Amino acid sequence: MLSERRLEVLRAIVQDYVGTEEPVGSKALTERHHLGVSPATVRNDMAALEEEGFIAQPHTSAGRIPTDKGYRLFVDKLADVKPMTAPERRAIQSFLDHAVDLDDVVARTVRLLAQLTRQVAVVQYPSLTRSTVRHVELLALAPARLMLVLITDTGRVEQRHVDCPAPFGETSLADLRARLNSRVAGRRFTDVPQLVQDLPESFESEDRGTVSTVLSTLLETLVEETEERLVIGGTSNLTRFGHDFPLVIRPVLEALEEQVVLLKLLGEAKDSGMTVRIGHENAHEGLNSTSVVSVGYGSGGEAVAKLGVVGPTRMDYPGTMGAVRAVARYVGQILAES
Amino acid sequence: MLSERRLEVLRAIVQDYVGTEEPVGSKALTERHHLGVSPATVRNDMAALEEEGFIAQPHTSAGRIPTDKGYRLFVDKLADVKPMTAPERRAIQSFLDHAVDLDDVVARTVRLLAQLTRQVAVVQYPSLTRSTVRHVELLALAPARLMLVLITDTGRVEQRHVDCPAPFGETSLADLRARLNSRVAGRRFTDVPQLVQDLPESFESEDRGTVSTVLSTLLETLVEETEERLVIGGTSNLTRFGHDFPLVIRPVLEALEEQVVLLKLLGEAKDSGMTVRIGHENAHEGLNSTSVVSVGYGSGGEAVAKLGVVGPTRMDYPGTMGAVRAVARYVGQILAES
DNA sequence: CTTGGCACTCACGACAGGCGAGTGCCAACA
DNA sequence: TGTTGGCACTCGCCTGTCGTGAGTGCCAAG
Repeated sequence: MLSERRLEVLRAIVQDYVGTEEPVGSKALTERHHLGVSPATVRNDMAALEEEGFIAQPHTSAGRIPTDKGYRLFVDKLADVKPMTAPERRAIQSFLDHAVDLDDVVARTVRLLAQLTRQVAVVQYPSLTRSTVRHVELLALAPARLMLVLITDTGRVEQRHVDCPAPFGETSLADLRARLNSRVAGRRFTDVPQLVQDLPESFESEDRGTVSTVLSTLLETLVEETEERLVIGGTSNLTRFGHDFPLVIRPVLEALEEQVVLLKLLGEAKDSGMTVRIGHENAHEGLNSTSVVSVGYGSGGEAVAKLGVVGPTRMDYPGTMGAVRAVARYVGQILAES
Repeated sequence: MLSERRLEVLRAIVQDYVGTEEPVGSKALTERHHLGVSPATVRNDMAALEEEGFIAQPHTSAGRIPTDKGYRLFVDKLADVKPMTAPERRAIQSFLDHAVDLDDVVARTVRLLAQLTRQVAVVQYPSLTRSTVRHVELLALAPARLMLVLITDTGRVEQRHVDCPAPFGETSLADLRARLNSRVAGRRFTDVPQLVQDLPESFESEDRGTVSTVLSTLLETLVEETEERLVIGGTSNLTRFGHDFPLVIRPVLEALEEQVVLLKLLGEAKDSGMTVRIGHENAHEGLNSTSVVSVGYGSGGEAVAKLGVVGPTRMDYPGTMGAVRAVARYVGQILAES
C-alpha cells in the first residue's frame, strides 16, 4: 500500500503537470510544494509510484507524468470537486434564465459549459423515452396529406408528414385529434403503443386506413427519436490540447462528429452521479487521449439526459467536475420551471 | 494584358499547388503540363505574373504559390465548375431522399457537403422572413399558461411559452386559434404584424390582455428567428489544412463557433448564383486564410437560405463549386416536395 | 527511512557544412 | 520580339556534431 506521503507526491505531480504541461521532476516538486522532505526522498517515492504504474517517464532522464491509472487514483481519492464561487453561480443562472425555448436552453448550456471549462462541451437533448406527451397536433396540408406534430413535456417538438391512403375529412380529423390527445396526453412515451392500439376500430371503415397510417407514423417518430439528439460546442478549445497537436486532434474531431459515438459515450456513464472516464477507459479509440466528465440532468429528481465535457486527460478535474455539476443542476431547474 | 500562355501557366500553377501543397517551380511545371515551352520561358512568365501580383514566392529560391488575387483570376476566368458525375448525383439524391423532416434534411445536407468536398460545410436553415405561415397552434398548459407553436411552409417549427395576465377559457382559446389562423395562414411573415394588429379589439375586455400577450410573443418569435439558425459539420476536415496547422486552425474554429460571423458571411454572398470569397476578401480576420464557396437554395425559384463550404484558399475550386451547386439543387427539390 | 553526493543518461538547442531546387540574368538564336 | 540554354547565385532544409542541463538511479552515511 502507498503511504500517505506518496499519495501527496502523486497529487503534487498531477497538479503541477496539469498546470505546466511539462514532465515534473523531483527538485521542482520540492520547491513548489512544501512536502518537508528532500528531492532524493521524492525520487524514491516516484520510483515506487512508477513501479505501481501511476506515473511514467516519457523518456529516460525526463520528469514524470501521470498515467491514466494515476489520474484515476487522483480523481477517486485525492481530489474534491471544486464548488463554483458565488459570482460564477450567479453568472450561470442568469445566462440560462434568458433562454426562450428548449433549443435555446440547450444551445446556451453548451456554450456556457465550453466557456467555463475551456473544453469541448456536449449536451444531450432531454430524452423522449423518459418524457411524457404533452400534446399531439394534426393539421391538414391537403385533402390526403397531414402534418403530425408531437410536443413533449420537456418542450421538444417533432413533426412529420403523413400521406393518407384516402382523403380525410375535417370532422374526422378533429375527431382523431381529440381522441388521440385524450388517450396519450400526459402519458409516457413507452406507454403510447398500447394506448392507441384499438383506435382505428372506432372509426368508419373508410377512415381506418388513414388512422392506422397516422398512428404508425407517430410510433415511428417515438422509435426514431429514441436515438437522441445532442449538441456540441467549444471545439476551438481543442487547440489548447498540446504540442503533438495534429495527430491527437484529428481523431477527436472525427469522434465528435459522430453522434453515435458520443451517444454511446454518454450512455456508458452512470445514470446518477458524476462519471469520469479517463483516457483508455473510453471505448472509442479516437478518444484514448481524452477524458470525459459527464453527469445526468433532469427537471425533477429523475435524470432525463446527460451532459458533459471532453478534454485532454491532463485536465483540471476538480474544476471541471465542479462546473459540470453546477451547470447540470441549473439546467435541471430551468427545465422544471418551463 | 496577360498573354494566353501566361494565363495557362497560372492555371497550371494553381492546379499543381492545390494538388501537392508545395510551391511549384518552373521545371516541374513544364514536366507535368505539356506547355510546349522550356522552363526558361516559363520563368519569364512567372516573373511577369509575380510582377502583377498573381503569384508569390514564400522565400527566395523557392517555387511560386498563387496569391488571393491569383486564385481570384483562376476562379473568374480560368476554371469551369466541374459537374458531378452521374453516380455522384444519384448518391446525393438518394442520401437526401431518406430524410424524415426538416432537421434531418439540414443535418444530412451538411454531412453530405462535408463529405463530398472534404471541407467544412455550413447550411443555413430556410429563412423565416421569406417563408409563409402554415399554421399557428395554441395549447393550454395551465389556466393562465399557453404554448404557442408556429409552423412554417418549409416545415420549421418554433414554440414559445406564454404567461397570460388572466386565466383564459377553452372557448376563447379555440376562438383565438381560429381567428389567428384564418388571418395569417399562408401569409408571409413580414405581413403578419399588420394582419393581427386589430385582433385584441374583437375580444371581450377580460381576454384582451391575454390576446395581446400572445400576439406580441408571436411577433417576437418572428423577429428573433430572423436571425436565422445554421448548422456546420466536417470540422475534422480542418486537420487537412496544412503544416502550419495550429496557428491557422484556431481562429477558424473560433469563427465557425460564432453563428453571427457565419451568418454575416453567408449574408454577404450574392442572393443568386454562386459566390466565392477568397482569403482576405472575407471580412472576418480569422477567415483570412480560407475561402468560402456559397450559394442560395430554395424550394421554388426563390432562394430561401444559403449553404456553402469553408476551406483553405488552396482548394479545388471547380470540384468544390460543382459539389456545392449540385447539393443546393437537390436540397431545393426535396424542400419543394415536402 | 531519509539524505547528500555522484556518475550517468539523454532530449534539446546551437552551429556548420553539403545538397539541391529554384531563381535571375545574359547571350545566342529564330 | 520572343524563346532558349547556360550559368552563377541564393537559401531553405537536412544531417551530424557537440555542449548543456535537468533529471535520474544508486550508494553510503546519518
